[in-house]
Amino acid sequence: MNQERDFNEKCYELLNQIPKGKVTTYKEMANALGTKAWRAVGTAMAKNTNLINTPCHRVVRSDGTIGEYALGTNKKSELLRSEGVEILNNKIDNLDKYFFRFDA
DNA sequence: GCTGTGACTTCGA
DNA sequence: CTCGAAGCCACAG
Repeated sequence: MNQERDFNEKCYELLNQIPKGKVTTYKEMANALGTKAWRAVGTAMAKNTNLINTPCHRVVRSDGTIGEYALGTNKKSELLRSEGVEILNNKIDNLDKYFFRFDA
């Protein structure tokens, strides 16, 4: 049963690569993981085993919307805003500007 | 813009 | 242990 943890760990690693003031999308993460399960990524984060070690609030939807958050969408937007990301109506103002790509 | 379907994992019974 | 349902989504109709 290490595979399930492996999946989550990969997600955590990706999140760790994201600097402050930057955000990424679930699709990009899944792509980096080599899968199409954006849902699984979110689900794994939602069930959350490492919320403290995993800033899932830096992950947003492809549309630039914040999406949902275990602690609340408003909390997520608040956190992102606190990092320097401008949030408009629970949406990233300039996603392309704050979007972080997994170069490696 | 909303609804339905697709893909993958985790949780519950 | 196996089956079924849900989930922080994305894409197409």
